[in-house]
Amino acid sequence: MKRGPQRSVDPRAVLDAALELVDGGGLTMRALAARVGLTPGALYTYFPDRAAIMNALADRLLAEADLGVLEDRARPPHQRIEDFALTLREVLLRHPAAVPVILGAAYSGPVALRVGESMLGVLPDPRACYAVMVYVLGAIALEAAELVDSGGKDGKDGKDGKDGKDGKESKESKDSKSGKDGKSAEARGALPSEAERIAVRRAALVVDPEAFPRTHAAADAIAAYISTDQFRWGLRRLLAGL
Amino acid sequence: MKRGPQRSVDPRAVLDAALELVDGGGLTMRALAARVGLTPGALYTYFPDRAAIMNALADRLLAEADLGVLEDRARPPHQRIEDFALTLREVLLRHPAAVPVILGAAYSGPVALRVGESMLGVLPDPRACYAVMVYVLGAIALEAAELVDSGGKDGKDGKDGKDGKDGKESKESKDSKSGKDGKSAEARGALPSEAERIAVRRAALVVDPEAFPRTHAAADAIAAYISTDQFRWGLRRLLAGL
DNA sequence: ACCTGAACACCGTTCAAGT
DNA sequence: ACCTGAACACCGTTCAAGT
Repeated sequence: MKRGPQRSVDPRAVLDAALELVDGGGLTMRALAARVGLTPGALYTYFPDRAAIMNALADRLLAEADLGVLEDRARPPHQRIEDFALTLREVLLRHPAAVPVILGAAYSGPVALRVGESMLGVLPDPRACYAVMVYVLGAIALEAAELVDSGGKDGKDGKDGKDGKDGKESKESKDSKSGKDGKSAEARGALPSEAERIAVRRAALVVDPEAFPRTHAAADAIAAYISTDQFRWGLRRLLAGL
Repeated sequence: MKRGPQRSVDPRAVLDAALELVDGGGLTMRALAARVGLTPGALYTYFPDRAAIMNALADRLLAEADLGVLEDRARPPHQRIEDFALTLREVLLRHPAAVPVILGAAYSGPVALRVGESMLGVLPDPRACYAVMVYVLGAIALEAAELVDSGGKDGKDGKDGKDGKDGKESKESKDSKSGKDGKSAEARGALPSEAERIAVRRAALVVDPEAFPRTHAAADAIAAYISTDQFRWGLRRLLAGL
């Protein structure tokens, strides 16, 4: 009972490849076509345009978070929210480059509707629901933004420095682009552990103690902004206030 | 005591033009160069790359929010937070297309440092500070995302239709690009009022009452997610929990 | 130092033509 | 219906050459 697929590739395989490319730092119609063995133009038989692919991707990622925990009547309400938020964060932080799209599609997608409906089941006040969504998505977005331009290979943004004083800026680290097969983006693997990322943030956090005394004093806590503990702490505070 | 500017345009004017282009839906090195009367290549004398322009823009916008209210010892602490958050939201929602960049530059910029230092002055616990930042930036990001792809003129996404059946597609509505003055993008003006935007959201919120009973019942409140009242309500709840 | 002109290496999208 | 090949109208960035 196959629904008459006379296409040469499964649409879901296209989405799989697209997600890999997004994770790799650059989704391109041309690269995507090459990945699935098609011509760029043929992709427009599968999706109307690039934005449609991104939206489909956002919905798929949202669907990966376990809605079950949100509806598990065995746990106390606030725990259900917290558990779901933690799994959502985990899923999305595995694909940080896709997070901005999710922010944009937060309301619209079909899965987003289901999540909203479930949340209203545990938090009946819609204002409270939205406050939680704002906190959860805001925290994820902030963390993802940091992951994407520090851990993200060579996407398209400027690298580490911010003024070109050092001198050496071109000619290097630019060779991995010209190939047509585009298989070079698989050295990604596991991103650094939370402890490592906090340590890196701590080391980078050098401020003038005269000009920024409080920031200087709080440097350890600030470095740990991206921690799971901080995420949970803030969420619990918010839930306590609702 | 001019600092020896032998450039033909003020760097701040370049940033002004860049902001206008971002607001208009599409910042392009070529368009920016044309706006300020330069060649694309000449821009690289002012900024190392496009990302640097975006970061400078983010910092400038952050600086527009009134830091004074955050340090006004006359008001109670939570009020200072709330007032600052409201002005920041107002500033950023005037430039929704620039908001994603601000999410990315939230930690790094010099102005961001100052904001953080001031916030620690009123909310001494850094975890509380970050929770507030997460909520405020998250809410702004969610609202901006909706503004940018519903109100955003004709940036680079498909226009109204999505299939080119009408026939007439080239040759027209494309004349405003080749000119060198590029003044065509000033029909922007005032975006719709909050009440109007809520009404539009409410009208678009049609869900199956059987499948999504709670969403259906809460439709009015959901449409008002983007309201200043909702923003303030959630912020107050969070502050209450801290 | 700043700028131009021209190029390089890309993009997303469209479309006649084939099957 | 699906796909190819080729084109169109763009991109950001670099760089020799001029001043």
